[in-house]
Amino acid sequence: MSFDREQVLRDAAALLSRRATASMDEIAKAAGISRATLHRHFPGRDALVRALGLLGIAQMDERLDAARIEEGDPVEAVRRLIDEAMPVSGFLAFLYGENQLYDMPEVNEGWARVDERVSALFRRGQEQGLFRYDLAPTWLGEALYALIAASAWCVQDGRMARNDSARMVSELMLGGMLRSAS
Amino acid sequence: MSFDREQVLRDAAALLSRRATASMDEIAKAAGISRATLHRHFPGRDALVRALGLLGIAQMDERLDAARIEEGDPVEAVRRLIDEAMPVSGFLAFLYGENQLYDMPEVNEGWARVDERVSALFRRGQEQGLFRYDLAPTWLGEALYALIAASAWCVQDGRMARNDSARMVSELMLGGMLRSAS
Amino acid sequence: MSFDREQVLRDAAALLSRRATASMDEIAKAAGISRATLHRHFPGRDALVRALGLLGIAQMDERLDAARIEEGDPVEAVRRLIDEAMPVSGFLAFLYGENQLYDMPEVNEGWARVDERVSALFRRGQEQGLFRYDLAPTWLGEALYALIAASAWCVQDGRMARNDSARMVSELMLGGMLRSAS
Amino acid sequence: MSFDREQVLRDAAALLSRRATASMDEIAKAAGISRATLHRHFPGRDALVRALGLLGIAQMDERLDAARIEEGDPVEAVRRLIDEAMPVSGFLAFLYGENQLYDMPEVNEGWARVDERVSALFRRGQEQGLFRYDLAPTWLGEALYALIAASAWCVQDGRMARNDSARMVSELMLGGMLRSAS
DNA sequence: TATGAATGAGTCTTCATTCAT
DNA sequence: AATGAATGAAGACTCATTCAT
Repeated sequence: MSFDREQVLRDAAALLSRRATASMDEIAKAAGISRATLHRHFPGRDALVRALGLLGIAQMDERLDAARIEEGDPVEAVRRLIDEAMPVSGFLAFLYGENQLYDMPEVNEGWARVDERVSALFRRGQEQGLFRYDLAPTWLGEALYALIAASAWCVQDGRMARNDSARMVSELMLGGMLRSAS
Repeated sequence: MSFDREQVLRDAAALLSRRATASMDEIAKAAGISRATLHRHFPGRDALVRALGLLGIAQMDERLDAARIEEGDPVEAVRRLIDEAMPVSGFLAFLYGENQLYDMPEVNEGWARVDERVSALFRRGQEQGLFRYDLAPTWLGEALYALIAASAWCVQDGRMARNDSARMVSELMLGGMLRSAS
Repeated sequence: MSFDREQVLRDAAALLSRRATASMDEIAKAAGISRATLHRHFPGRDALVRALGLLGIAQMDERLDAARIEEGDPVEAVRRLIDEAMPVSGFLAFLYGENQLYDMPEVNEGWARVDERVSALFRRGQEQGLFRYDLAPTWLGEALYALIAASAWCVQDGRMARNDSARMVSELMLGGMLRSAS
Repeated sequence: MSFDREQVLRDAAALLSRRATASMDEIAKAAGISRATLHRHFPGRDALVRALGLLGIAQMDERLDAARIEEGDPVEAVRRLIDEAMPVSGFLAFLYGENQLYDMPEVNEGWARVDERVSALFRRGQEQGLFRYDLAPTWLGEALYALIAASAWCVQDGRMARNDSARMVSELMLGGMLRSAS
C-alpha cells in the first residue's frame, strides 16, 4: 500500500479536530498506516501537528487564490470563498481549534496572513456599503471559521449532506436565518 | 481560601473548551487550587469532565427556562435565548467541543434534551413562517452553539467586548451579515 | 536483553514476599527491566499480583503432582512434598504472605485447592496412625508454609545453604527439635 | 474515649503484620481513633513503626525475663518462652515480618539482643545434648518466630483457638508432627 | 479529641518514541 | 513498510501530613 502523505494528513486533521487528545496510535489507525510509518514520515507529534498546520495554511492560501477573493463583488467573493474552502474544511477546522499551533511561529504567521486576507474581504464589503458596519471584520472571520468547522463536523457525523454544506454556511452568513425582508 | 465548586468548574470549562489536552495540573492552577485538592473534589479526570457536563446541562436548562423559549414570538425567543445563554457560554463551548462526553449516557441524554428544546424553537419559527425553510433546525442549532462558543473565545482572548457578544451572535444569526436585508 | 516472563515473576515474588510495600519501580529494578516494560507485560500492580498468584498456584500444583503426595507412605510423601516445593519456595512465601490475593476469586480458589491437597495428606497420615492426632491438619499446613517461607528467606539472606533448606524444614516438621525422639 | 497507647499499638501491629500496605487511615480505624489523633501521638508513619518496634522488643525482653529462659531445663525453658511470648505474638509477628525496621538502628540492636537470647537457649539445649545438633540455633529461632506468627494469624482468622496456640507451637517445635517414638 | 479541607511528595500509569526484526 | 518490544518522560493519582474548626 503506497503512502499518500496528503491523505494521511487529511485523516489526521479530521480526527484531531474532533479529538485533540487522540494518541499517535489512533491517528495511525485512522490513516490506515502503522505507528512506525507515521513516525518515519513525521518524526514526532509536534512535527505532525506542524505539517498539518503548514499544509492547512497552504491549502487555504490556494483556495483564497482560486476564489479570487480580492476581486469583484464582495458578496460573490464570500460565496466563492466558502465554496472553495469547503473541500478543505477539515484542515480549517483543525486550524481553528488547535491551540498548540500558537507555539509555532511559522504556522502562526501563515495563519495571520490567511486571516488578514479574509478580514480584508469583509472590510472591503463594508467599505462598499454592502456588509453591516456593526459586525467587526474580525468577528465575521471568526464566525465564518466556526460555521465552516461546524458544518464539517455535521458532515462527518452524517447530520448534513456534503453537497449542502457550502450553501448552509453561505446562506447563514449572508442572509441570516430570517425569512423576512428579502 | 475557601473552595467554590462552581467557580472551579467554570474555570475548568473555560480552559478545557480551549485546550482539551490541558493537564490536571494546568486545570488546578487555572482554578487556583492544588492538583490534590482538585482530585479530592473530582476523583479522576473523568469525574471532572462528567461534573462539567452535568453542570453545563443544568445551567443550560435553567437558562432555557429563564428565556421562556417555548413562549411568544420566536424571533424574540431566540434573542432571549442568546442573551440568557451568554453568561454560561463557557460551559456551552465545553459541551459543544468535548467529545469524551459522548461516552457518558447521563450527559448524553441531558444534552439531547437541551438540543431538542433549541431545535423545537427553530421548528416553531419555521412553522410560523418567520424562519427560513431551507436551513434545517438541526443546522441552526449547531450554528448557534458554534457562534456562541466562538464569541466566548473572542471575549476570552480580548478580541470582543463581553457586553457586545450577545448582540454579535444574535445579529448574525437573525440578520446575517448583509446590510441590504434591513 | 530478552524478556523472560517467568524470571521476572520469580524476582518479583522474591521481593514482594519480603517487602509487600515494594514499589513498581523497585520490582522493575529487581527484575532488571524498566517500569514501563513491567507495565507493558502486567498492566497495573493488580495484574502483576494476580499473575504471581496464578503462577505460584500452578507451580505448586505441578510440584504436588510431581511429589505424588496422594500416594505411598505419608511420611515419605511429606518429605517429597518439601523437596519438590523448595525450588518454588519464593512463590509459596508470596502466596502465604500476600493478603491482597484474598480479593481475587480465581487465585483464592486455586489456593484452596492446593491447601486441600496438603491438608488431605496430613489427614491421611493421621488416619494411618502415623501423625499426631492433637495437631490439626490445618495447623500442620500453615506451619509447613510458614517454615518453607522462613527457610526461603534464610536462604535469600545467606543465613542458610540452599541445599540444606529442604532438610531443615523436613526434620523440624517430622521430628521436632528434640534429640530424644530419634 | 480515653487514649490507650498500648492498645493502639497492639491493634496497629495486628493490622500491619497482615497488611504491610495498610494506610494510616486504616490503622486509625482499626484502633478506633481518628487519623489526627494517631498523628498527634505518633508524628509520622515512621514514628509509629519505630514505636511498634521498640514496644515489641520491650515486650519480648520482659517475656524472656518472665520465662527465665536462661535458667533450668532447656526444654521447659522453651515451653515457658512460648507460653509467655504468645500474649505478645502480634508484636512478634510484626517484628518478624516488617523489613522497614532494618533501617532503624535502635530497633535493630534491640532485636539482635532478643534474638541472641533465644539463640543462646537453643545452643544451651544442644550443649546439654537435649536438642538436635543438625538444626542450627539460628534456624530454630527463625522457625520459632515463624510458627508463633503463623499461630497468631490462625487465631486472628478464627482458624485456631487462642488457648490452643501455645501448645500447637510447643508441640510442633519440640516433638515434630510424628506420633512415633514418644 | 474528632472532623474535614488542603496540599506536597511520591507512586502508578500511559504514551510518544526508538529499535530490532 | 509493518510489527512488537523496550523505555524515558510526563501526566494521573494516592497518601501521609498539616491545619482550621
